[in-house]
Amino acid sequence: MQTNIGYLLSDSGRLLRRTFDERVRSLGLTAVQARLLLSLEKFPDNNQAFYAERIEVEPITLTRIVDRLEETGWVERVADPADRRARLLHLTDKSREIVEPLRRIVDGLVADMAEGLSADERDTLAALLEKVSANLSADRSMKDVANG
Amino acid sequence: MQTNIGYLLSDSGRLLRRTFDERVRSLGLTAVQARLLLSLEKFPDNNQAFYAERIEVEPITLTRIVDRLEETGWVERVADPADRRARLLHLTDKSREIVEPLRRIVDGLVADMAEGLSADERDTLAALLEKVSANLSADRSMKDVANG
DNA sequence: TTGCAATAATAAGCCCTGTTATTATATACC
DNA sequence: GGTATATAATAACAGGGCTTATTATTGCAA
Repeated sequence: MQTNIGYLLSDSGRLLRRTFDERVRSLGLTAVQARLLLSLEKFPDNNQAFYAERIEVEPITLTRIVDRLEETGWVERVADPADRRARLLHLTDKSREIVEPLRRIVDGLVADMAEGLSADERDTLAALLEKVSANLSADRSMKDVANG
Repeated sequence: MQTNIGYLLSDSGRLLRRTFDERVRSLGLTAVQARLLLSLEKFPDNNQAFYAERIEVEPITLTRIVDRLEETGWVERVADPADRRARLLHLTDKSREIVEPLRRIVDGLVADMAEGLSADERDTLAALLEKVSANLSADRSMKDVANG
């Protein structure tokens, strides 16, 4: 087959990410910044390590994302009264206003990508992707065991 | 639904890319470097603009990828006799040896990700992903029209 | 033939990401 | 109480990506 399943998944995933990136850019955000803000709204008042885990980046990466968001007033770091090592993250008034438009972008994107697919087809796609994810995750955790 | 189709596609795509990256790293290559070498072998003797298009990065990005690959002797730039602006890219003896292992990695990865899926399920997944890709591509080209 | 738009490659500047290492603090165990 | 281990955040360094702008060169068109 010309376009195999691996390239297809890789390409459609990239296409989705790129489209998301373009759309949130209209709000002045990058993709990962948008993901962090959504996560901040859904699970408020946690430390940076928590959000790094949520949005699946390394802690150091999150540090720099937060650096930039703090500079431009989208989030604030607050000392954790219970752990002097940690900083809790908070939305600001500025960013609280943007969460709603952000969610509309997410919903719109999912609607657009799945246009023309029946409910059954969506379910099938979801199930197959879950299976693929499980296969790939299994590989990775096997490797973790081998290394540690 | 908890895990919607957008997150699933995004996650499985990222997982696939990350796994690919880890496996080719065993050959001393990054993911995008590996993709370029495979492309170089399949469509030899073209200029940088051509390969940028093939692996879907901007020309400036390809420039720097080639910078690093040239430094470590994986590719070489050759002046194009027909166009003094352009440089053609060539595999080297060193990189020609690695194309075969690289292809085995690609095949192995696709096999692993699709493990446990029947032939029918693979076809279904491919068809649905093609549909999703088409939807997303349509959105992007619409935007291009609007902007240009 | 001149003059201008398109093309090939690259530079500068920014953001995202990871690996490895460091500092400060917390916690668990002896 | 004191030591060892783990955790939170960050720094340094490197690869990769994009947007915008610049320099050569090409090719078409007046």
